[in-house]
Amino acid sequence: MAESKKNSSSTASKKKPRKKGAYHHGNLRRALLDLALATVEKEGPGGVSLRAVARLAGVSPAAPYRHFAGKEGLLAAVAEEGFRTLESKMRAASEGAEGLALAEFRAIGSAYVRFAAANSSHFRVMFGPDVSDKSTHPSLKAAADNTSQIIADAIAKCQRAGLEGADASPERLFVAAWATFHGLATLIVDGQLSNMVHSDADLEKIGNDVTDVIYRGLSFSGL
Amino acid sequence: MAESKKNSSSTASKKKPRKKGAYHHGNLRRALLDLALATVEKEGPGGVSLRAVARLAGVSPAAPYRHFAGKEGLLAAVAEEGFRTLESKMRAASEGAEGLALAEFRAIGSAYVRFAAANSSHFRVMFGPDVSDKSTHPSLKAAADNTSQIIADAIAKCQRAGLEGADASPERLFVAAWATFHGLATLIVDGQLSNMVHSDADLEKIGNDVTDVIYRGLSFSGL
DNA sequence: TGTACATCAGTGAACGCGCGTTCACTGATGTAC
DNA sequence: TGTACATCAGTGAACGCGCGTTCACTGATGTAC
Repeated sequence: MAESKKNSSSTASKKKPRKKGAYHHGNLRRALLDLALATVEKEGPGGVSLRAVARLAGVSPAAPYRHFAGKEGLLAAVAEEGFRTLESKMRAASEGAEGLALAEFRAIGSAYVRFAAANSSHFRVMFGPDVSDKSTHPSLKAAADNTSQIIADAIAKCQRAGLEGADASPERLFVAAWATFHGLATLIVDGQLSNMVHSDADLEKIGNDVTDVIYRGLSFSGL
Repeated sequence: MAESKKNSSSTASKKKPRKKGAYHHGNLRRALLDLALATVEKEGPGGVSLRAVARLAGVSPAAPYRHFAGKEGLLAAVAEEGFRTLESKMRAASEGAEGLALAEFRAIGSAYVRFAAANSSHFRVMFGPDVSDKSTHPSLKAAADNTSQIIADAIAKCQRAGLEGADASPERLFVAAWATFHGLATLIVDGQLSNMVHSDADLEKIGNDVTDVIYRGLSFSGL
């Protein structure tokens, strides 16, 4: 459930090795993103302050303004990064299903839930109220739209595969599916299942259970 | 989707009519709760400040301390009120189903989603990160537990009614069901379905769709 | 290879602000006699 | 019915704090010649 730290210093030193304590940080942008995520993990998205993040990075309060348009810019960048990661995970999962519509759908849902569990800080910023007005951040909006399009596409594919029925509009199926994935993800991220999920295996199992229910619900509901 | 204001002044004047501009407010506690809810509606739970709420109530910054143990106490009270309301709505819905296990389950899910849409501010505080540590607020914890117990009971009843199967534990069904209800509720409250839900009728329809999917998914999944 | 210089990423002090909470206090209320 | 008094719900000033953002600045970097 913890946010991984894969990006922080390795990426920084890959391009240009720099001395410690140098005037220039080397990769302040990435460091600020990582520290923001760490703060979200500890205190929630509301606990993020630009000054505190700068302090943690060992940098003056004004330094972040070289990389982000203020506090909301930082959070928007975190959210955007999250959407991009989620998108690529879902695409990968979808491709692993070898073109079978329902299997694809299942894989996508499972990836969504796994992403939330493994990147809970990203997830909370992505869907939290702190960058709610996505229209002020066009590239964030685009990333979010791309992501939800994947689910919509998977549903449409199921329908094309001959599973559609009388009163089933793609939108309504989309909502049903998304609500389920998102609901489970939210419960996990908020720790409300902590008494039921103790290991990654438990997580996988619950994810599969829930995906199965919605999967069968869709298959049998006359679609 | 707006929070109702049924409580504010009518309740205040019911017990004891008081002059306007009186030194004593009359029902400051209720007024503070309502103003907190109004603030949540406008700016989200993070936007609530004790001073601002007091200001809106026309009262000094210290006055709220007569009624709540600080800011978190106010938010905890809001959350608790929400859980109590939700609980009673779900009970009422459940009783309307005349004892039929699956119908009861369906009614409860629908009530959950309708509550979220009609009381979005309560909902956001109830499940937001601002009063996350429920253990410091025992009566809040109790109210929350009572509420989720209703869903668990409904599931258990479905199982007793002969719908259980090989590998279906009550916990896992509970999670699947709750995730779905909660997911839809969350999407609605966060306004992420605003392009699909334009009226109460739409809302009702989507709620039923989703409940149907999970309902059939549970019935047919070999339980 | 050496040097002048433009560019860039940082500094650190300062601004005004609203916040949560505390304190000693005072005005209103209602009850006991 | 009238009055003394305890209780309660407010006041308003003050505290220390951390915040987001701005500003003129300076040290490091890398490129053109």
